[in-house]
Amino acid sequence: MSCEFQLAEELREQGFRVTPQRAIILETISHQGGHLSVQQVYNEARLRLPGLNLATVYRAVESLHEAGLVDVYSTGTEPVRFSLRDPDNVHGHMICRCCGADNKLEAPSLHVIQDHIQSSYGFEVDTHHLLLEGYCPACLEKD
Amino acid sequence: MSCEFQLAEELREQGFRVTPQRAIILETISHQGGHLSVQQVYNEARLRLPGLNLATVYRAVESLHEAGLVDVYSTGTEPVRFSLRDPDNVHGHMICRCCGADNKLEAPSLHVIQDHIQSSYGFEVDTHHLLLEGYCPACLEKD
DNA sequence: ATAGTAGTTGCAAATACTTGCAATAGCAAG
DNA sequence: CTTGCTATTGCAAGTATTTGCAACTACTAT
Repeated sequence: MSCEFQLAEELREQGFRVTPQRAIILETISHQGGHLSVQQVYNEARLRLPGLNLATVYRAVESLHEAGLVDVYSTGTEPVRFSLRDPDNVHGHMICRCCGADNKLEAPSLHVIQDHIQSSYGFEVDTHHLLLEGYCPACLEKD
Repeated sequence: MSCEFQLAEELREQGFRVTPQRAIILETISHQGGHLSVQQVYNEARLRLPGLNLATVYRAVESLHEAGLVDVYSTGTEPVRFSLRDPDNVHGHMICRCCGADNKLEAPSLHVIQDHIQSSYGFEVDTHHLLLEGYCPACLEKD
């Protein structure tokens, strides 16, 4: 049973249909690794499925995101990027508004935030998509 | 000395030029209040400055944001919205991924997060633009 | 007051993304 | 295996936002 098969099964269990488009998009994201843009996935996946439409990639990514298979993140200034969700490497991002640096936010910190918000408001923060903006140590020093 | 004059002065002190476009856009945001879209500001401001271009509104909002006069927030699914920064009402947003509800995140919680991140990473979270995504109590109950 | 130098603007074109709709095709039930 | 319901797709058009560039103008320093 391949890794892709498991992913497809997971998708089906979440109530989504497993179409060739979604399967190939999922495999592409899985094989490429890292944070991909819609265009990158589109270019790559279209080699194997020539009729593939860009709108389909956008919708597929949204579905995969809803199914919890893919993490999406957007800094607001750049095109949206996303990656296969890796349960062993949950992390957030701290983006410096000054230099644009993207620092990794480790899981323990995510849980501090999640726990605090949970106990204060009963709201469950999704730790798979946390993005904080502000100023990195280097830029703070430069002032 | 009017309120708008002070805002313009603040803009200049931040190293930005005070152009008629920026002044009118700032006044418009200030008078309208609430969370405005680029289109709303464009429509309103153009009444007073007919040649105004939409791209200029986008760039002006970005400048006003950099100058710390305007807060911007974007849920990723809707067009960007923004408002005049109000130092007496600093707050964040908790967006429910299920029902879309936008719950207010109070200042004390913002500081808990800011302090934690500051002491762990030396990164200074900008509390004026915090947006958390997750699931609200009502949707958690529905499961 | 005047001139010089960037920062800004308007325009038009490019990019990024979304949506409506008819045709297609997964999947569940028989 | 066949049928039917409905989610999903491709297409085309629409909306949202960004960018390059030449003309313009707010501010700085004379």
